[in-house]
Amino acid sequence: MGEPRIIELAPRPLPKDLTPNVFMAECPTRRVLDRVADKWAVLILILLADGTKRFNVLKRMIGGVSQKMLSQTLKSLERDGLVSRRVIPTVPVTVEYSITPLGRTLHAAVDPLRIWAETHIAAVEASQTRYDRGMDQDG
Amino acid sequence: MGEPRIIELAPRPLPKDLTPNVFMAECPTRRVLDRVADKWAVLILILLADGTKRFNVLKRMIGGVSQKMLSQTLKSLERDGLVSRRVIPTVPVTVEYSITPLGRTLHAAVDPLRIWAETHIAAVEASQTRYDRGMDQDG
DNA sequence: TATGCTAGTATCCGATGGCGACTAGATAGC
DNA sequence: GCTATCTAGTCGCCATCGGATACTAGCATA
Repeated sequence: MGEPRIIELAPRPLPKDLTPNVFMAECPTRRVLDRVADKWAVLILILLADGTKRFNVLKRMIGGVSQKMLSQTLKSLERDGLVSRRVIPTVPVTVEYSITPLGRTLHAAVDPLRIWAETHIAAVEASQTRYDRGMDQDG
Repeated sequence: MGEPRIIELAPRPLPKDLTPNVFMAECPTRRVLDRVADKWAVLILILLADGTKRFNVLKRMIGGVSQKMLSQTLKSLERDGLVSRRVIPTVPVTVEYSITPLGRTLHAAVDPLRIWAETHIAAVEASQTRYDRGMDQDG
């Protein structure tokens, strides 16, 4: 095996106003898509868009989420500026999570997904049944 | 440990027109959301919405996708009725993937996500920098 | 004969996610 | 006083998931 030759395909530097492109593995928008394309993040965002909520309230509202994933997801949503966290010094201490204005713009983009899932579920399930039948018998 | 008593909480059968609810762990829409909230599925859907493409073309267009994930994701998208697969008996055999009408409705719901990622990337990165600085020093 | 093309599958291994136990500080009950 | 409980998490263990690499099959080319 000879050493693979790295061939420079871009003779000129990239244009200054280079548009973000999710299809490039290294593009920052890919990381954003990664974050957005996350079940728990989507559900949290939808719930918080409806109003500020405490940790355990979210936990109870989101069926099947683990504490680890909830706290992890909230932390990265906060880091991304989509959710804000407010500690209230009661006893025991309570923590309130709210959606930020930026988060609200994302919610607007994400909510159609929930709508889609809820409206097209029947079509998807029908297709799955058809597909699985075709696997056993001859298609 | 006494046997846990299962208490029937629904004395009457659930209403017929029970609305799907993504927040219930067992709701079929949750599985759909799970599928949709997938980086690769989103990218494939966006590419196929622009026109039919072969396996290796998709592979080349989607930076960083492995063959395993590409074939796996295409298979489940096909099962869900979102993309269709056509084998063309050339030599070597080629396989064409196209978006279905159902897939096109999902694409309409998913594309805003890409738009959002591409327009708000700067705000997200700024927030991340702010957050990470706040972790080192005192917030 | 060896290599490349096509569209995958098989296998190994590190990363990710889920589960349950555990933390802290104050309060309620025995 | 001692234990249980509430809050919002963290920690460790383990199963599954995702990625990298190697391999398949049939034909064309060097």
